[in-house]
Amino acid sequence: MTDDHTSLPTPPWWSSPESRRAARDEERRTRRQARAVERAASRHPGRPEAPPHAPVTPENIADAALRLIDAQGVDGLTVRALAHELGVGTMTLYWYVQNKEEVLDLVADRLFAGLSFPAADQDWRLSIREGVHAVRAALLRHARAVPIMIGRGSFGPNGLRLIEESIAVFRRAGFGPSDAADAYFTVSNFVTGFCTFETSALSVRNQPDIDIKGYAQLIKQYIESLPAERYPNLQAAAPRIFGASLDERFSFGVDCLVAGLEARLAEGRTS
Amino acid sequence: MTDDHTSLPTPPWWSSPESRRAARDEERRTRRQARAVERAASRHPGRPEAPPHAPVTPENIADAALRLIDAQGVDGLTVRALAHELGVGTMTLYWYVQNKEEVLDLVADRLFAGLSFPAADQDWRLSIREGVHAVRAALLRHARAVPIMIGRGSFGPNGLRLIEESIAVFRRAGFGPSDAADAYFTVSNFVTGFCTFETSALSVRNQPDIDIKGYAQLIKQYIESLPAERYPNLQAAAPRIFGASLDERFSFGVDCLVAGLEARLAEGRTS
DNA sequence: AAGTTACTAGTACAATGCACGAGTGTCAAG
DNA sequence: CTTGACACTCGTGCATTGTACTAGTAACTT
Repeated sequence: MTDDHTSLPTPPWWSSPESRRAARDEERRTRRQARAVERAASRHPGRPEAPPHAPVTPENIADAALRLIDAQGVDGLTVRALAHELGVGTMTLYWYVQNKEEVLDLVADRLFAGLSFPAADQDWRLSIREGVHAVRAALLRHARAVPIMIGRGSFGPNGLRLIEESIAVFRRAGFGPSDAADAYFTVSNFVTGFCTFETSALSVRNQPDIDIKGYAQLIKQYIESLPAERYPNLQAAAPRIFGASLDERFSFGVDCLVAGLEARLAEGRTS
Repeated sequence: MTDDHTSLPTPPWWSSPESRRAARDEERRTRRQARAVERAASRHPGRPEAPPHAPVTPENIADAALRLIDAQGVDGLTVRALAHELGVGTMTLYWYVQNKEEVLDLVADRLFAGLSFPAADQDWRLSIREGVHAVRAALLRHARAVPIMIGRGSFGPNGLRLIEESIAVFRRAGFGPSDAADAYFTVSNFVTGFCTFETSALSVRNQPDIDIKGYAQLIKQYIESLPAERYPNLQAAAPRIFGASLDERFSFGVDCLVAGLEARLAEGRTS
């Protein structure tokens, strides 16, 4: 696994200006991350120092956090609970992480672990379609964690790799550097927007006993209870909006975007 | 103003199953909202009962909340601060609102107050373009409140009106009921996704001293500090992604979507 | 006169993020 | 062998949060 956190520089937004401990602790953290990984690797027995818990690596922190979120929702991710899940004391966590914000950043990036855009020599439209469907599947796998990733963005190793690869696909398709960037962003924004709505039942409205379809059903009933003379078009579209499969609607949007990009490519103006 | 909350039914997700007070309080609230508005209208002097504060209507609550959010970010919106801003005691607020969640719902809908999709007899592509640009402008006006609206959705009077009108535009353009619904959703998801990213500097990362461009600059520097051999395409695209105007990139996405929808319309398959 | 309604607000409580500082054991230098 | 720096752990405590509970007051109805 080459995509680890230790080989990346620290994002500038991690150091908040009001904490002067940040700089000092910063040095510690970068070193300890390397140590933690190395210690996990060289786990030779005979060392009596080995604590009973797994090493507290960024990946393990994110995975533990995701376990809590999947089970109890975003509110279930407290510092205390996370430390307990990792098998360490509450404040121990603050040795590995500057604050809770950093935990959320780790989670946001961890969502995209293992994903990659197929940059093979196939049709770029197929690559994009496959890629975004995989991204959506990954997000739905941890539906309740989606709002954490949204807005925050994932600029960790996994997120960056995904951006890199998708831009590569667009470049290979014939888009110029600028248009490739814009194309990536347009697709990305659509996907995040779609998945945000799609998972809002489980994430924002924190209702564990309801699934995505159940929430859509709830909205549909609400729409149908509205005064018909005021929202005629909305009511006519209600069965489609909140009744039909979300997969179909996602495909509609993706196809629409790809078609639009294709038209732009055909026009030849690929700055 | 016909688009008030009192003339709409109560969304089903407002009544959480574990609170049995909900049903009883529900009756109260619907009535008191009407009363509050009416009292605000018939403010004839001589009534000694008039308290020194403005009436606590849903609109005033949302506006006060938005004032706090604009000034101090999402974290600044506490129940205590909101009550103080409205000039009432802390717990008084709970007479007008079931819980903080409901305040957030009010805020989410209030963002779209005054907006409307021009359903005139002009080109539908122009209507859509104008509409989404207006929506984006409205969201940027309260950039730090955007994540509240995201995911939660706004199914209050303002949000519903916007959905209704935009679907109407698509229907008039020739889309069938199903495709019109899908078209609305695709566009909507893109816009929310875009604005989410765009405002993340001010909302998620809570940095009041930095504006949107400053945050993009920050990310750009971070990207450029990455190992070049690992992210060649990303670095080549960095000046465009995080340097250029966001207005241009928004237009790119909108144009792309409109082109894709147009292609679908031209094909004639408008179920 | 008495009760109901509409509304206000103080107190109290559990849960939260996290600052602080006092502890561990390990290892290198003196 | 001693000493002290270092890497790491964690219990206690505090300020802040949402909100349940309770006790009110003034106007209106009966």
